[in-house]
Amino acid sequence: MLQIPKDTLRYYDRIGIVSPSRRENRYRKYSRDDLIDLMNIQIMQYADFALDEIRGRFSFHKLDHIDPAYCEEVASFLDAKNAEMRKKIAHLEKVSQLLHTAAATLRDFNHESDQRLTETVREIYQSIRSIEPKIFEEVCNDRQD
Amino acid sequence: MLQIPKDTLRYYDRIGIVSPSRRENRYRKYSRDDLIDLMNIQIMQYADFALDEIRGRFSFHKLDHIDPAYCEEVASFLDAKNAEMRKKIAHLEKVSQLLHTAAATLRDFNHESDQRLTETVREIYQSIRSIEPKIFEEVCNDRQD
DNA sequence: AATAACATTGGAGTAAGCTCCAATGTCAAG
DNA sequence: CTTGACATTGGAGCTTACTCCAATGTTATT
Repeated sequence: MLQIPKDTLRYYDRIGIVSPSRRENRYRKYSRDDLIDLMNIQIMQYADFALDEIRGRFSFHKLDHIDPAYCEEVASFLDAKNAEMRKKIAHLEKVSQLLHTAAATLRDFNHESDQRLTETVREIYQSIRSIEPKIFEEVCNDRQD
Repeated sequence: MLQIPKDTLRYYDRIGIVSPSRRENRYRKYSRDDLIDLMNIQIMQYADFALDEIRGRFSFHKLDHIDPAYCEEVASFLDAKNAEMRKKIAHLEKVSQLLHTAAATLRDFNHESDQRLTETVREIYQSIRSIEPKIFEEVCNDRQD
């Protein structure tokens, strides 16, 4: 139904991420709530969440009668994850820019486009890892070694 | 210098991604160009490129005297990757929205916020995998099984 | 009752990207 | 010339998220 392979569903059951109930014959029976969990998992995976992070935290339907403390805990986790995602999105924007500039440079090489490329790379690199600009200069200028 | 572990550098050499020259004693000697390659690799990895995709394609410094056909090929590859990235960024934007809505819902549960959450999930899910809306309705409404 | 087409399980294998280890080589300092 | 701190290599091991397999159980159909 959700186009998730059987083996993957069994795997999820094994590692305790989605554990459907069983019929008398021990066949797995997926409830509506299980399906919703699986959809949430697909979404979270697309957003680069590890299964381990997802485990147990996205079964919202289980939060009918709620422990507010636990809710706040999960909410904080979501906030943290969101901050992380905003950061990642900003980086990917820059990388997208880089790909654009790089393609343009490849198609029409000249000093200007090359300059722009170098500048974009420098920017991205410094934002990925807060590196001392010194090192970048070194790498870009040292001809020896 | 770039904070890449030794073993990782050796691994890259092994799989032919960055192959530094050697001194007479067979010790690896990383040139400025090698460092630039490594920086490009770090950037591309952050953008979810596989090492296999990166291999050979980002050694721009080797493109001094250029085969225009090869340039165009690489440029097309970059364009394709960029299109893919734009798509991914759009998705991540939606997921970020979802996280925000989910956190809000957890903190202050009411019909309105729950409604918004369901709507956001539906949107994302349908854009991740072009699924027939029918299935979503089924999952959301069927109370049995 | 026999067969096909499903399900179950434990356990092994895969791919990517490292990460670690043991055996050995190189080299500078004491 | 020995010691220690590096380097080299091949090869094994790790993690994540599956993916496949063989042996066996269940169910529906002929």
